[in-house]
Amino acid sequence: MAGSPVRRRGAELEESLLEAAWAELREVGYQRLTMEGVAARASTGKQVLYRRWPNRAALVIAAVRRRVGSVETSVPDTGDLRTDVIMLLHRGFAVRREVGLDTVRGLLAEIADLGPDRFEIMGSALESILRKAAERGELDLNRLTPRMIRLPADLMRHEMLIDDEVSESVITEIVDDIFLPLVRGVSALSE
Amino acid sequence: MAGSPVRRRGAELEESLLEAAWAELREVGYQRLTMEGVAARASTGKQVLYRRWPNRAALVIAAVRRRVGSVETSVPDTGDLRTDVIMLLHRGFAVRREVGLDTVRGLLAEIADLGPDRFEIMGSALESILRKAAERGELDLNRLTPRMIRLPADLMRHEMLIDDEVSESVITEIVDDIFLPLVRGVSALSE
Amino acid sequence: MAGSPVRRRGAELEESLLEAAWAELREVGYQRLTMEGVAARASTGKQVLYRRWPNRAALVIAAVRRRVGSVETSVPDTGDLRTDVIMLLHRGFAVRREVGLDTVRGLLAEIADLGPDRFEIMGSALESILRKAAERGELDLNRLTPRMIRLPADLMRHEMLIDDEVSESVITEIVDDIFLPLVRGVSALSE
Amino acid sequence: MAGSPVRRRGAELEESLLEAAWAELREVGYQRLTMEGVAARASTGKQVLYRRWPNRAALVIAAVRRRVGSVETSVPDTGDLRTDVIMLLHRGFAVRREVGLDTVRGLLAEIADLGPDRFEIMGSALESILRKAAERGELDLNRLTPRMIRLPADLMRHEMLIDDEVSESVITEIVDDIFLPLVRGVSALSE
DNA sequence: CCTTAATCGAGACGGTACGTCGTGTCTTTAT
DNA sequence: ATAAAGACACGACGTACCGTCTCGATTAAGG
Repeated sequence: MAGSPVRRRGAELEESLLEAAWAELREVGYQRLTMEGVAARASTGKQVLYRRWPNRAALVIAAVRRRVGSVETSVPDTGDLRTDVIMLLHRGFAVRREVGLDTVRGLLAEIADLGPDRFEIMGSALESILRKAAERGELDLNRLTPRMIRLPADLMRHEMLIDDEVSESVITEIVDDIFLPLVRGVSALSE
Repeated sequence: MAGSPVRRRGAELEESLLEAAWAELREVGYQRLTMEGVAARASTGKQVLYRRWPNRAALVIAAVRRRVGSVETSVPDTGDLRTDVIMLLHRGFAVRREVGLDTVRGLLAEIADLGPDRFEIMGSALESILRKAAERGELDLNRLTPRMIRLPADLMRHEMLIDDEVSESVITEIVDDIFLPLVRGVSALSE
Repeated sequence: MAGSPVRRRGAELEESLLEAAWAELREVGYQRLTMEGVAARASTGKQVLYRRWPNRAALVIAAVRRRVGSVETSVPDTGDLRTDVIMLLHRGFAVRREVGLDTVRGLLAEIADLGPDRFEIMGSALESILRKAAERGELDLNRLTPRMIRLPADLMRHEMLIDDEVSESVITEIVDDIFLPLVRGVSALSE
Repeated sequence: MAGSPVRRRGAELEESLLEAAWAELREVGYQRLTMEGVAARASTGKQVLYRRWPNRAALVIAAVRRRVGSVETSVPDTGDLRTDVIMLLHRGFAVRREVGLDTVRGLLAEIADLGPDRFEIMGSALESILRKAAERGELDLNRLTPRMIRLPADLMRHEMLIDDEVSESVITEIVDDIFLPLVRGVSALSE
């Protein structure tokens, strides 16, 4: 009888693989996710995985990207600097929370170079947020160094690597106690 | 000749084990350090390791602690806030560099909770530095929130987790472009 | 307080050790009996065992001997050849049963040479049984070769190595269908 | 050249494994044969062994069977009872000698139930030898009990378990002093 | 429409490391 | 001096995954 309920191929198969990888990630966590486990869950062979991704980390990154890739697109633009930054940090944490701390740390440990781009998403988003604020006259962009600009991103990233949970108040502290006072202080100095 | 026919025990043996672990760490890195490798290098059995440390991470932490434990003791106290903070960050990086980025990341990934204390060394050192600066009248400690106080520590830690190398200029940026302007801005506001 | 309920020594201690060994034998069988297990049960150190017996087999033999040593002494002498032989075989099996098949096989496997004496107990007992029968005129001992004399012993030993249980009927078969017909046949030939 | 870069599989690999096991048996004996040793000699992993045989004993049995399986086939049929039985016992010992005493004892100790069949090879061979002798009129099979029929097998097996060497004379004693006198005595009784 | 090449599902393979158990020796502490 | 306790060097256990490789079955595409 039947036996094979249709053999999957190409994109359809790839979907299943990434879905299986994601499910494993959820169930056993990154540390105990294995290629064999993913293959078994997707009821296929390991070769099918290795044909697409050279190792565990690459597979997991692909699985993560598929799952959260669509979230991060837009840059907040509410017309208010504070609100924009807070929203951005919120979104950053939403992604990190979805992915899970152990996965982030595992990938960080395993692939040495997660790609500068990967880390600079929040950084460049901040840049455009600040540029718009400068256009609105909220601050003087020329007085801010790159490090000042990406300060909220760096602090947020730090929090997300150290703690599993990043509370509401942490975000407002970063913005209200650190970032805005600094930016305003620097702007105020010239006046 | 003696030397090897003598069966080592207790503290003497433990020294050898940690030394072997440290040597492995240097040679093959954290990811490829194995209990078997360490045992072999110390020319003993795995049981001797497992009797003392339940897993790779615990062993490595012990090896690291033995190696860098003595470095971190004193808190800089030069009479100048800026110098003190810069020295502190330098020392922090000296430790991280000695340990190696892959080890730090590996431990971070493997033990979830590296202990709040472990992370708070720089934080509490900063606190005493700032207290002394306040006593000298360089700033008003009451206007600084805990997050402001540990800001250099957080940023430094962030850098040390992201990049293998933390250049001189990164440290001065953190201090001169971020921390001091913020602290002075906050103090200035009241005057 | 107390702590140590009197430290045992010499013969008293040895008793405890052999008792512990025997208990282990009963509980886990020969294959899974370990020096550590025996030492732990006797709540002493392994050295105490090794000081007395060089290995597991020697210890077990001692434990077995202590337990069954007293059984095997007397040679049956009822005045009837058939009854004597049957009683002898019964006693032989009583010992084997007490010791257990796995222990016998284990010792056989482990010490290669269990000592010819060990095997010859039944053989020499048979010899004296037959001598007495010859004196009574039941048979002519001169017509029997050594192998004929120890035939019941060999067959019984064979059974006891092959099967855990040796039934009543097996013993009577050996005696009534094999041994006695042979002996009488040989004796009858001359008449 | 070539040779090793080819990855062996299935039957071909199994051959190598059993050959390696047999070689180990020859070199170090049963007691010191290890799964690791066999795997190393066959230059493969332990898993490959465990995939086929659950333990040492099963592996060794397979190795032994492969080596001696072809020997034992034919039942002697020379037309003379005495010659047939002697030949059978010789063949039995040839197998035991090939296998080695420590292996036989080791297996006996380790697997409790070596299979009744395994022991009954000689027994059933004897049966057919005697049947043919009866057909020739050399004896009356109806007067022989099963135990009488397998008597030479039992005695031979006994010898082979007790002594490493079974001399020529032992075999002739079994046949000429025990078995034939018994059989002829029993047959003669009726005449 | 049927061959042909690619890929799938499955799992064996050679290999490394795991964490545990037991051996027989050695050392320490306390009778 | 020896008991009790347990550490030590060593070897093997049986398991888990790694990344590669083979195998037959099944598609999809091209002649």
